[in-house]
Formats: sequence, structure tokens, C-alpha cells
Amino acid sequence: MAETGTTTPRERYRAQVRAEVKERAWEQIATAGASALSLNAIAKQMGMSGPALYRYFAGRDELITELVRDAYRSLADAFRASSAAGGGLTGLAHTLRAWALDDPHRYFLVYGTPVPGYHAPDDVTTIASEIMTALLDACADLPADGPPSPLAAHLEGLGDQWTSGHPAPPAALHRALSCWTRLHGVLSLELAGHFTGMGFDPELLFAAELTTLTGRPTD
Amino acid sequence: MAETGTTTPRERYRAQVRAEVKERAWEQIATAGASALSLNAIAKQMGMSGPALYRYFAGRDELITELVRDAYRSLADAFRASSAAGGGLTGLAHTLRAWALDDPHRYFLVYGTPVPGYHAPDDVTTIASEIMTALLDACADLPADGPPSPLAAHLEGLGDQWTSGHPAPPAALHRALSCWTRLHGVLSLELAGHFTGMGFDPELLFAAELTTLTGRPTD
DNA sequence: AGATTTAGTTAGAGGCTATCACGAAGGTTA
DNA sequence: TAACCTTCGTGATAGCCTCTAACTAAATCT
Repeated sequence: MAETGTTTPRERYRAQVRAEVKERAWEQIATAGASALSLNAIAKQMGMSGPALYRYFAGRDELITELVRDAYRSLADAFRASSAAGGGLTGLAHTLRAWALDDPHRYFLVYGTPVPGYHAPDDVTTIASEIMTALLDACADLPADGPPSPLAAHLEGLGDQWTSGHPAPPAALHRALSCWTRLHGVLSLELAGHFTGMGFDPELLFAAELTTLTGRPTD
Repeated sequence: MAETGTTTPRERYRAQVRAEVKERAWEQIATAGASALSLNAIAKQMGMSGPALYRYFAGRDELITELVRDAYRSLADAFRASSAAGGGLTGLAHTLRAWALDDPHRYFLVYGTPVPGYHAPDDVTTIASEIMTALLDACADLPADGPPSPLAAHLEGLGDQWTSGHPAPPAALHRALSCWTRLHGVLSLELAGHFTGMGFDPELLFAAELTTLTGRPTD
């Protein structure tokens, strides 16, 4: 359908194979985690043998990088949609939680234990800052509360090193960081199974943390 | 046979080899992460070849389990010392941060992305509850602040399912959970390198979060 | 001493990543 | 149409890994 002018049949075939590889990779990650991802197994699943996949991906690392990129992109899109819907910080938080629960291994691929040798490419950090911007926007919309913190002063002194020119006041920066770390704290421990056997509902803890961040009880 | 308390030379030798294997394993983990741990490489480092290590560990999983257990034990000991020193919640928090920064991969071994097939043995959860108890003690010592939260009510309704009979009031349980998740949130993102390039000092963010938990500015 | 338990060895099965050289298609051009 | 060139997929191979099995050598027990 989408007849973009410059796609040859070969390119389309290539793109389709790459897409299928990534699809199988996601299935494999969802069941066994990223560390168990095997190019060989994917190739066999697709009916071709081992080294064939190296025509499509330079290696395991490039495939994982691609998956990380897609995961970031997915979260950024979800945040963008949530922002557009006007859900505010609460909306973003629920979007994040839903996104995380939808595929825990995808969450860990982005925010989990870093792979030792791996370093994220530039465009990934670009997407990451896009995510951060959405968070900052939501935090800037909230009224300031409490006295200025030492951290806020410290953040103000840094200039817009990581805000990429975002006009949010230092208190909003502080709140955005707290938001990020608190919600990640609950989510990562929940997804890692550290709450199992304790009996309480992780969602209530998430909601309680969110309340401390917005200053208002969540809906 | 040998009575209680005495160790045969064989047992001592065995224990010493096991200890050396674990030592090399920690070095390997510290440099390349747990996923890159190789029994083969450890054996070669120790001057013996491959399968010899299977006399000492049933397999890679058992070695990792042992390392996880030691890591938990190490944190529990550090917490116990901090509690004995009377440092309170602030002391525990600083102990946790120091412990985490001392060997980030050890922190991730305990609180990081879970290994898919792996399930922690019983004694590990025992040590985990020991850690939780230290945290609960510190939280119970703080004065209650603010109105009772829905989460606290929920926790009260559960009974002592995870408190193992700890007499802390529900508000303290809530605070302990917030403590755990918030400090973990900052630490895990810091150790995973998600703050690099942002320019701010993670320690100040950690301190800021700690302040929100104790209600008082940290020293 | 002899008998027994244990430590370490090599060989091998089966998995993985990754490279290489080769044949077999596909698309392009004369 | 025929020749050409690019790309795809293959098997072979090297090197790493986990882990099992059979065998040798040493330490320990009786």
C-alpha cells in the first residue's frame, strides 16, 4: 500500500525479514529475558540456518540495540499520547505503569541492569530526552510546594545541561527526578518479583507514591 | 567418624577451593557483570581445567545462587552494624548507598533484573526479611506524620504476612516500603548509568529523597 | 598393607556467536 | 535474450560456553 518512491522489492523483503526477526526476538525476550536471546534459535524458528541472520543484523548486539531503541520509542510514543490527552502527571504515571506491566522484560531492557559492554547510541539518548521532556512538562504544570530544596539550587546552577533548554523552574526539575526515581523504584521491584509473598497490592504502593508526587490523592 | 566441630583436612581444602572460586567469580562479576560469569574461565584462572569445578559446584546456577546469598548476607550484616551503631533511618540509607557503590554489580545481583529461570532459595528470603526488619525498626522509631494513607489501611488489613510479627504500626510499614522503593529508585538508576550526561550529583538526589522520608534534612 | 573415597584429567555432546567461501537465486543492463 | 552483478542462504569452521562420562591418580580410612 504505502508506495514510497524508493523502495525496491529487495528492500521491502529485507525490511520484512528484519521485522520478523525482531518479532521473534520480542517473543523470546518476553519468555526468557534478554540474556537468553539467541540469533541461532530465531533463525531456526524462521526456517533458515544460523549465519543467514548476519545478513540482516551485524550481530547479537545490533539486534539488542534495535530492540532497545524500539522499546524507548514505544514508551516515548505512549508518553506523547498521554500528554496529548491532557492526563497530566497522573496520566503519565499510569501510562508508565501500564507500559511496564504490558511487557516487564521490555521495561528491564530500558531501565534494568545494564549490559556490561553495551553503550547506547546517540538516537536512543535523544528519545530518552523526549521522554524526560514529557515528564518535565507535566511537572512544570503543577504548583510549587514546600521550601526550595538544596537539590533544586544545585540543579539551577547547572544550567540546561540535561533539560535541553526546557523552561521549567528548578523545583520542577527536582520533582521530575523524584517522579522518575520513585515510580521506577516501585515498578522495578514489583516487576522483579521482590514483593511476591508480601501479600500487599503493589498498585496501592504505586498510587501512594504518586500521591506524594502530585500532592493530591489519585483518582 | 569426626565429632561435631572438627573439620577434616579434605573439608578444609574443599572449603578453601570453594572460597577461591567465589572470589574469582566476584572479580569477574565486578568487571563484566553476572551474565558474563564463566566457570570455565575461573577454572583456567585457577590453573585447572574446565570440568574440575563441577566437583565443587553443581553448576553455574548453584555458584550464582551462592553469590546471591553472600550478597544478601553482606547487606544484612551491614544493616545490622548500622542499626547497632544507632544511626537510625539516615544511617541505614547511607549504609545502603555505600554498600551499593562499593560494588554495583553486587547490588544488581540482589535488586536488579531477575534471571528468568532462577528462583531464590528459602534462606535467601530469610535474610531478606532480616534486612526488612532492620528497616522496619528504623521506621517505627520515627514519629508519624500526615494523615493515615489508604495503603497503610490496606497493610493493616493484611496482618503480619510479611512483617513476620513485627510490631510496627501500619504507617511505619508504609514508610518502610516508601523508603525501600525510593532509595532503590535513585540507586538503581544511578548505578545503571541513567544519570550520566545530566551533570547533576546523584548523591544530592539521594539525600533529597532521604529528607522526604525522614522529614528532617540529612546531616 | 589393601580398600575406598575423592580430585583432577581428557573426551565428547550440544549449545552459542561469528566469519568465510561457495552456490543459487534475484534484479539490472547491454 | 544473454550477460552481469548484487544479494541471499548454505555448510564448514573456529572458538567460546555448560555439563556428562569414563578414567587416572592421589589422599584417606580400616
